Amino acid sequence: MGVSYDYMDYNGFLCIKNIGRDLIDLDKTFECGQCFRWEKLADGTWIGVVNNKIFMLKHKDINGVPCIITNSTLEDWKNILVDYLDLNYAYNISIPDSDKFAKQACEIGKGIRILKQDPWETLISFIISQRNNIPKIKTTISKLCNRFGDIISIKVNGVTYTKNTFPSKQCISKLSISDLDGLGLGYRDRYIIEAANSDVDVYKLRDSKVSSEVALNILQSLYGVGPKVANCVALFGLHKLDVFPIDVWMQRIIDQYYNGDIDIKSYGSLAGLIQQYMFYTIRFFEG
DNA sequence: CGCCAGGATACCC
DNA sequence: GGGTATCATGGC
Repeated sequence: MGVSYDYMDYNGFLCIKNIGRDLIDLDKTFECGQCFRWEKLADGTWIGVVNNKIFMLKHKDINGVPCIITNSTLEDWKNILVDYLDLNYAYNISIPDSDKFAKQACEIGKGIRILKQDPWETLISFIISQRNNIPKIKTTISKLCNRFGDIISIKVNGVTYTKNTFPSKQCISKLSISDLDGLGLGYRDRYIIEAANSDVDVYKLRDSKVSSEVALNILQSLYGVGPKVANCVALFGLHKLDVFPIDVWMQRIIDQYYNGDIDIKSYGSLAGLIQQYMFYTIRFFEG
């Protein structure tokens, strides 16, 4: 069940060997709509913040062997990134042959990993996402981090890269609504303030191992968090892979390919992954 | 310019 | 229970 990796040095960087795009496709994983803060540099390197540290990841074929090059130490790769990228195991999906759209989506979306994102960042990010488009969501979250997050930087090959951490719950709990003016949050500003002052602790919720149903109910007790946002937080922040967020794009799929009635239970414990394959398919291949 | 966006809420019947 | 007006903002 467990996946092991081989390593080597590549010009002073950690190189993970034999890790191809079928297992993890960085472009699909970071562009599929589950996260909003990873950035692709001109040379194809992805740069992002995990556990308040800056990490860089890049696909590179070396002598025909698919590899990933990273600035991470081996220790951080094993302790942080493997978990964050959900690389401890391979996804084992079974779709009925009759479900042609889902089977096609699994092929198109192959390589997407469901990230184990920070639950608090995920909650606020998807509160912001409601009734917004993806470019706007990214801009707004970036402004929020730039105003209230801590500045962190790394130096790689003589070049300094600077990012901001995502502002913590404690940080935002000290703010008032007017402190959020100018970020483009619109009516969602008070939802964020309320969440920061709520007793709901999404970290404890993640670690408590409660059922998805219970987690969804607790998340929806937050003001401004309805079924869709709760499902996204559960999937991307609590790693509840059986939930199935339905937004306007997924509803179009359901109406167009499933006559308005989809059998989510037929997708089993990886329904959320299949949902993400479908979302990626309609947003980036047919949309 | 108008339409739409990874929706939720309050209020109606 | 189900249907709908309203909610800010900006990308396109």
